Parts: sequence; structure tokens; C-alpha cells
Amino acid sequence: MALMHPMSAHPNRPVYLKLRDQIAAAIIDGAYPEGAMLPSVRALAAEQGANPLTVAKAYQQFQNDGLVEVQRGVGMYVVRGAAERLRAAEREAFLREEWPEIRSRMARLGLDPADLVIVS
Amino acid sequence: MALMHPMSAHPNRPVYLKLRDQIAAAIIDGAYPEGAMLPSVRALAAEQGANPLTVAKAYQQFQNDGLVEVQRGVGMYVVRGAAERLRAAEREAFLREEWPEIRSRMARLGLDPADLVIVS
DNA sequence: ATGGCTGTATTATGGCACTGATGCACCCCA
DNA sequence: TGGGGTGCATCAGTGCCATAATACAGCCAT
Repeated sequence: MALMHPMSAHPNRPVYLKLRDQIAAAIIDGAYPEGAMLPSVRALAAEQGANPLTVAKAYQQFQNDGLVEVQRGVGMYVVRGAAERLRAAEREAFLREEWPEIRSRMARLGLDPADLVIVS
Repeated sequence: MALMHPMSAHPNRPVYLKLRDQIAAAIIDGAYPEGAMLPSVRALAAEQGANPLTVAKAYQQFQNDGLVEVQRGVGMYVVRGAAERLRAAEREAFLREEWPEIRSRMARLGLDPADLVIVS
């Protein structure tokens, strides 16, 4: 018998959100260092096999939040302090909106976060 | 500055998935005991302010997985052993598909699961 | 100044998931 | 044998997502 229906995972996550997550992770991890230029919309689109506008949509929110500075005709640059600000914001959002559910769900499933720290 | 863009949470989670989660939780917790009849599609729809078909879609997978027995014209009943089987399946799926991502994301955000057990 | 790179705006289109309204098939009980 | 309760199938509507084809605006090195 199958029973393969993850309780909360959303199977078809939009591409532009996946890209945004990936970019955010790269900024936090320093793969895109502060002051560095992000891959161009067209370049990242080609690399990821996506549409340039989809990539642009992923970049959009970073500009809105002032984490990325746009120099029209040149490129987009990671602002100073972007990594730390981004990490702080993501952490706060995670603790407020996601962790409570995860915590209660694990409790229901008989799992203890402390026991799983070592695993993988 | 706003910066409110949860990294992986899906904002608009479909109603039928929310309902399924809720029903699964109720079965695991014993709110719908084994052998008991589930609320009818129309009843639950009215109670939750949803469409009967949406509720039916939420019930669907439980039938496919053999956790619920349908007596046409009568109602749907929770199968014996459904709670434990459901919990085991959910736990396995969680550990395999969700926990790794959550774990690595928390690491990136500088969070330690062990420290958050007490919180909330 | 010209070619080539940046990001951006516009418009259109196809696909797909979600939701909704209606009607039908089935079963039980009075 | 009705009436009211089940689940379920069909059709249609809606909105988001992703793609595409262009065109435009700005910058820079040659």
C-alpha cells in the first residue's frame, strides 16, 4: 500500500519562488558576496532553464526589500549588510510562521527535534 | 522595511490540503476513533465553510490509501488500525522528504532544533 | 558612436489547479 | 414506498503561473 501523501509539503512550488529561495540561500551563505554582482536575468534563466521574466520576478522582491541595488544597464548588486539582514528576517519569519506548526506536527508524530539533530 | 517573505512556506495552501491535514490529525489523535463514521461531506463542508466537493477531494486520498471505508449511501468509516498506520506513514514521509530541508534551512539561519524544544 | 551587454514594460497565450453549482446513484428508516 | 441522508460524476468558471515575442531604456568598452 502506498500512503505517500506528505502532510504539509506542497508538491508544485512555483518556479519563481524556488529561484528566490535559492538566491536567498546563496546570499546568506556568501556565494553571492556583498557588493558582488548577481547573475544577469538572462544568464540565470539560461543556466536554470527558465524564462528571463520568471527570474526577474524572483529578483523583484529583493529589490523591494532593498537587499539588492539595481544599476540599470549594468546589473544588480548585493547591498552591504544584505546577508545578515536577510538571515535575520528569514529567521524571524521562520520562528513565527513555520516552526510552531512543525513543532506540533512532530509532536503528533511522536518525534523529538533534539533526537534528530545528529541524523544526517 | 518589510522583508516579509518566508523562504519556503507556501502562502496560499489549497483548501483541500488543509482539510486533509486537519482530518489526518484528527484520526491520529483519535478525535475520529477507529470504526467511527467521519462527518459527512456536506456536514464538514458546512462546518468549515467550504465546498462539498473540496471536502470530498480531501477525503479521497484516505480512501485510496485504505484508511477509510466507504459505504455508499451511508457514510465513510475509519478503518481498524488506521491511526497507527497513518502516523507511521506520515512520520516516515516527514523524515524522508521534509526534515532534511528544514534541518539545513535552520542551520543556514543559525538555529538549533534542540534549543527550540522548550519555546512555545 | 556603435555593438553588446544590462534590467524592464507590454501584450498575448496556454496550461493547470482550485473552486463552484447541479444532478444522479445509492442506502437506510419510518 | 417514499423521504432524507449518503458519496460521486459532470460541466463550467476563475485565477495564478509560466512562457513567449518584442521593444525600449540605460550603461560601457572598443
